[in-house]
Amino acid sequence: MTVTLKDIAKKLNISESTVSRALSDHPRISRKTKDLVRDAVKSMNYRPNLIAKSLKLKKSRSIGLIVSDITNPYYPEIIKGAEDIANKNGLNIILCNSDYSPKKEKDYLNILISKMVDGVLLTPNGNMEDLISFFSNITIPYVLIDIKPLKGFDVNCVYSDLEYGTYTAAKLLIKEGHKKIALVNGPKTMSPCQQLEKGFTRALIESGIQVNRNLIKECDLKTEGGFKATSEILANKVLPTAIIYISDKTAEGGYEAIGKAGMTIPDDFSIIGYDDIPEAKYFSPPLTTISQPKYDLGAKSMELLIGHLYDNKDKMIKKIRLLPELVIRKSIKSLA
Amino acid sequence: MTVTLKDIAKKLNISESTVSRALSDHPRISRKTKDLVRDAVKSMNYRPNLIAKSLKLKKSRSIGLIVSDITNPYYPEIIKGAEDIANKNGLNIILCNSDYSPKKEKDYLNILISKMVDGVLLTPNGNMEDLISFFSNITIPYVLIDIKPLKGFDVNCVYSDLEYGTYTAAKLLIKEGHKKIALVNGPKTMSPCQQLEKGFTRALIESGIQVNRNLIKECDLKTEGGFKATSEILANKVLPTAIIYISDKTAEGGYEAIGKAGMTIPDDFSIIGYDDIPEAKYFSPPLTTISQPKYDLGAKSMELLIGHLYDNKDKMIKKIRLLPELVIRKSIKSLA
DNA sequence: ATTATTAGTTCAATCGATTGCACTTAGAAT
DNA sequence: ATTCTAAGTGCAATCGATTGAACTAATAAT
Repeated sequence: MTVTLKDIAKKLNISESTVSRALSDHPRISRKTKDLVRDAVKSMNYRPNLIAKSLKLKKSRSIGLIVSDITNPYYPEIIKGAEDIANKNGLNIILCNSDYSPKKEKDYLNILISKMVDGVLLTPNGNMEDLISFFSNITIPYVLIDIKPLKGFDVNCVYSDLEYGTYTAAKLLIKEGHKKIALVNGPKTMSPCQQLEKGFTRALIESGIQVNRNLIKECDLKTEGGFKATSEILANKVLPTAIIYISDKTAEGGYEAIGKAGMTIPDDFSIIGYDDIPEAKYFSPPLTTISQPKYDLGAKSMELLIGHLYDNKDKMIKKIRLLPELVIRKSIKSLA
Repeated sequence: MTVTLKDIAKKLNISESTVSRALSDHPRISRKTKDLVRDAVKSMNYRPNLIAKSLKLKKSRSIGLIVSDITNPYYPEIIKGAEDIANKNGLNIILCNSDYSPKKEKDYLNILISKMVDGVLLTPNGNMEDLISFFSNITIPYVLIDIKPLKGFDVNCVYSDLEYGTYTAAKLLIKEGHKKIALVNGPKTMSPCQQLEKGFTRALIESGIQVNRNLIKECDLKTEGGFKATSEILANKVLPTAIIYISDKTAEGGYEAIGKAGMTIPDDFSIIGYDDIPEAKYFSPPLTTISQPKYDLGAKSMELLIGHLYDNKDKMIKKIRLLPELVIRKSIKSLA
């Protein structure tokens, strides 16, 4: 049925090993034999069996990629970045969707290992300690994507510096003359949210502006959360002139609350979101927001992994920091 | 390093074959032995090597999925649908991005075959004859996604009935009292565009409305194309009261052209798009559009493939038709 | 007591490719 | 003529799991 090395060897009356060596351009095989083999490969429509090769070499040239939710517009760009780099290096990606479930994440990890992937890229969910201890029981190179590395854990990771995002956002607003700036953050128990607040307050303090705790609200991460938090802010005696949101989704809620209160953006409030979801530019007015370096998160993490796998570079644990970028649209106004 | 069947056999002083059979719950292995094996598997942290298994069984339980562009919001839902079904059946997906290139498509196909995938799902690009002849040289089950099947080719496919989309869209407009309806279509050389027009004219004719060729425009598939075609329509002596677009992107161009001409939606024109991209609901006014059954395209095609692969169902070529669905928002007005 | 039966297990070949080592042959060196 | 060298190729083991056929031992049937 399928053509194997053996068939070619038989046809040319040489041994399998010679065919194999001819195909990998071994120096001890004569030009003539190599040509014969090449021709036979073509005419017989031979395709190497990479499964057999993987078994023998203990390298599959496949990389596992586990993402939390492919339908979240956040991830496809990451996948694309990883895929492009993999492709350039002759690697394939086995894609898995963890649905944010740490259990599914581990299940997939087990399968991937059984399928002999050479390494794994992963956007982690749930408890980091669990994950790291899971990895400590197996020996497979891995890189974590998009998490602020926990202190004390030596893991390869590529992350977006969330703090930097809110820092530059606040800085921009200050430059434009804003002094009363509010932050709509997520639950403070979440480590990323702590980062966000840190960047925010650092910018204020650096500019000599006092941090007003009344202007920092927690909310849950959906649109309604943003609506509620914003309504609370609007009920304050002193109103801010600008609001930074933890995500574009919550900013959307902010738009609604402000509209409902009969005020307008950016005249009454300047707004900055986070994420740059595709819809953001269709908000009315189009939302100024902090864009995550999604493509690079995927691309750089794959590069890091490949470096550890196949290259002879130093294999030190690396934590790669990427920077979010401000995308300026129409939702902020200069007071200067 | 890694634990194999052999290691377990050695430890328990039984043969590899017994271990293997115990693991697959073979009836001729005693309860006692099975228990011993299970315990050893746990304590030794054994993971089956699926690569070796694949080689022996000539079944990898991996499915290749080649999509045109993962960053196009059209595809992630398809992938998700396919992934969910695969997951339910203990299958993994090897994801490839063809970048709309028929060459890359074929390259990936070759690699996937070499990696012994059990079957392939594919959103085809370029010439169908080429693709089908490529497949005729290899023997791997495959299902095509999202293409109106060419007559004369016997291929498994799951497609969205484009014609039905424009048909229902036109029907709706007619029901709402519209009689002069324009269609902004893509290049008529493309088979999908022919389908679209067919559904459109069928709806009109069925309702006794004469088809006015001046109200059918071709454009290229980007926003600017929609802008240009709409401008042409607006230059007509008799203006339509409604316009159907081949895609939301081109409808976006229509919004711009109409706005520039000082007219409004839906008061001057009722608009229907096609695709339901995430942005559509943020258009102003939110766009009524024809939504593709994306998740089902992925899910059904995976089901079809699996049926052909592992089940003992009949293996007749099947063409599965899915129906797009109207998502009604604010861009149409009733004249009745 | 002898043979048949069956449960439980082992043997050995196999999937397709790779690779260290051994071998052959031809020409070069002595 | 004999030995040495090197080019070119083949042998056979190996990666880890599966499976038909054969084998052993214990029990049942005659």
